[in-house]
Amino acid sequence: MSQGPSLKRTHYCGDLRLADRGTQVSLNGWVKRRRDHGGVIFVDLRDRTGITQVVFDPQIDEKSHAIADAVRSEYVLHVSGTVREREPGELLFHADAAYQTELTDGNLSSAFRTLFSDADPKYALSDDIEVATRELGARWLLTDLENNRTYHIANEDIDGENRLGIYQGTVNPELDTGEIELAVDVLRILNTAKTPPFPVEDEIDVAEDIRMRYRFIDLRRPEMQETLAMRHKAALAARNYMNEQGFLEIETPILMNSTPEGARDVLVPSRHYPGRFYALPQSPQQFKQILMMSGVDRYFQIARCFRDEDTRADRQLEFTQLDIEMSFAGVDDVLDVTEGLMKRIFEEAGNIPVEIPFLRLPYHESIARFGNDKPDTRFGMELTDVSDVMADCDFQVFTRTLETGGQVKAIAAPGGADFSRKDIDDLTKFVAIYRAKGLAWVKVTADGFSSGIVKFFTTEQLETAQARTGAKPGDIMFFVADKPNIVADALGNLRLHLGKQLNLIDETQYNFLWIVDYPLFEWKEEESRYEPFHHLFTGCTEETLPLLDTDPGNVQSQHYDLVCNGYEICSGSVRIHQWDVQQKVFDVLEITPEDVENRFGYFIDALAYGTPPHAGIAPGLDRIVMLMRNEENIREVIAFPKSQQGLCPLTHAPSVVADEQLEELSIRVDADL
RNA sequence: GGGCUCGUGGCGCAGUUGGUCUAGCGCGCCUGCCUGUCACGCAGGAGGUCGCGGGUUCAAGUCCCGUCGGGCCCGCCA
Repeated sequence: MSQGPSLKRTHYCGDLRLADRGTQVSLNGWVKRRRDHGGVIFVDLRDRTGITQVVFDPQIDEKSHAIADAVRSEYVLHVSGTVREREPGELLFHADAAYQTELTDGNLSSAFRTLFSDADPKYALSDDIEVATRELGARWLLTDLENNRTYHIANEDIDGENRLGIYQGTVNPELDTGEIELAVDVLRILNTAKTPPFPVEDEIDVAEDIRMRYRFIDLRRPEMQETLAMRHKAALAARNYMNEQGFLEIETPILMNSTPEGARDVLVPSRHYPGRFYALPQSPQQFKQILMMSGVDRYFQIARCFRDEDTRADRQLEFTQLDIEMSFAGVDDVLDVTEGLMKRIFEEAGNIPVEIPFLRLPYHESIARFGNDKPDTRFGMELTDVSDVMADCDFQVFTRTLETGGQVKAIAAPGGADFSRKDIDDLTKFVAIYRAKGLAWVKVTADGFSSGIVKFFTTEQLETAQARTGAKPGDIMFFVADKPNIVADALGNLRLHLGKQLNLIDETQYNFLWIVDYPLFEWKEEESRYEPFHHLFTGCTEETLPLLDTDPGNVQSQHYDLVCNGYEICSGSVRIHQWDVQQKVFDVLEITPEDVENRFGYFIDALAYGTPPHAGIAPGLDRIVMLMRNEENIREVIAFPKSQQGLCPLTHAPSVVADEQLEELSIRVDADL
């Protein structure tokens, strides 16, 4: 077998700097763009680190120049040559040598500046000027950052007179490698490429399905490479941190038992046991608890999780959790470790400073103030209850709702007094999504209150509402009257909607906070029974433990969520470690002993063999990276995400399988294919 | 399960009340010219039957029904 020529590179495309000038280097990369000037050809060569301009000049190497003629976008090249400083371009004008001192202190006089604009108005200098000394007292590089131009300035001897020659610069201030270029003497086209369906660069305006179909091209784009790298760094930081904290990384099965609770399982048929199925883990919940029972003490895993539910912008069918569990630990222990982990990840991978400890907000307070348990606290506009004042107003929409156990709450939108009829109609439609029957509003103006419904209220009632919402003249107050959960949903989402619309959110901020003191159970009206608020194994506080027998609705769990900028990024709890407590939870949930035995028999059994108190948490890696990258879509931070309908746009999974495969699995498909 | 929305050359879009639409624009692509560009420039050129199916009509990219695909959301997501 013959061995091909060397593919070895000496540098990556983002590596070379002025200090490397004169050296002989080799690069591999993709052609970002080719500019053919007839005599000389420029190619921007790209790899995951950056771009280097490579030059094909017949005077350097005729053969390379000839080959470069055929090069097109996304061709794969190997080039060798000499790194050289980008030389001065055309002479623009000469200036008095006296201006030299201005270059030295980088403070240009208006007289000197005028020379530039006189040469051509397009050379008029901005105030954003940088001067770099290339040779002491002899050569300078002047960069106009605002206009993206550079000038080479050289101290020259013209007819025995000392003058400054001002040349058009060829340095590209937008490139890290912009001060150099590679003069190529060896070019090998390693592969050709069809014209890509979209350009490989940032800020492209292309439909997402096109990007997904050609994900291998999309991922070449610098911002995608940056995301991939950041995700890697986040996982690495997490691994290092967890290791330092004494956690062992342990893998748990991907093929496990189906659990009917919670999300739908992704099922895998068993060949050996016809009619039986494995389930992919929704999370390694039971296994991580069993690891605690197994004396592992501290476990973590970067675990893939599967939930067969409909997707959202921040939800995928499969996603990744940093799964954590620790023995002999209570709430504070887990929160401490997690805070350290978040700080480490955000600072190391995202270069985002994080202040710890994080605030802790009780669940009920979060619902009351923000309408949900994942508040975006980067802006105000908090919900406020005005039920008490509105109880005796003349607005029947409010009073009737209050009489039937409902609630009236309000928020104030800054500047909302300018909202048009249509603006408000749109917002009314918006809250209708959350089943709110209407949206009452009152504008606060310099002359008082303004609205069609002002007549139903006393001035005092509206003034109280104004005081509580903090509305100022020029603002608008919105009211929703309904059942508490609808009020919370509608106003909580309206708050977010307006926060975005009115630009109230500081995108540079990262507001972490814990949501704590969740209830253990939720009463399901329709089925008139309790359901776990989170899952079956969540423990409760010692104080409310007795209520398991008497008043399950008021049992307080030891669950906690970590929220950042309106996203739930971690979720966890202290677990039940006592057999009898676990049994009581099953009782409250009316799970029969038979069911318990069938579904959790092994688990209950294990609990009885000396289970240490333990607690855990599971930070969502995808959402963390999403936050660090300031993305609003989870697909942007997953290399190969699925579409909303669960299709892989690249491989077209899921696919039809051969009849023989189905036969082996004893599966008959009841669907038109 | 449901609501909203998008689908026109490779990409991004325009296409009024159905009638010079014999489907237009920008980018990209191809050919030629050009030795300092970096969104190079100049000249010329190719390329789409309007997601798919059916219907209304003298006439459909345009109206109606269905369907497929993408997206956002409600439900769902312990």
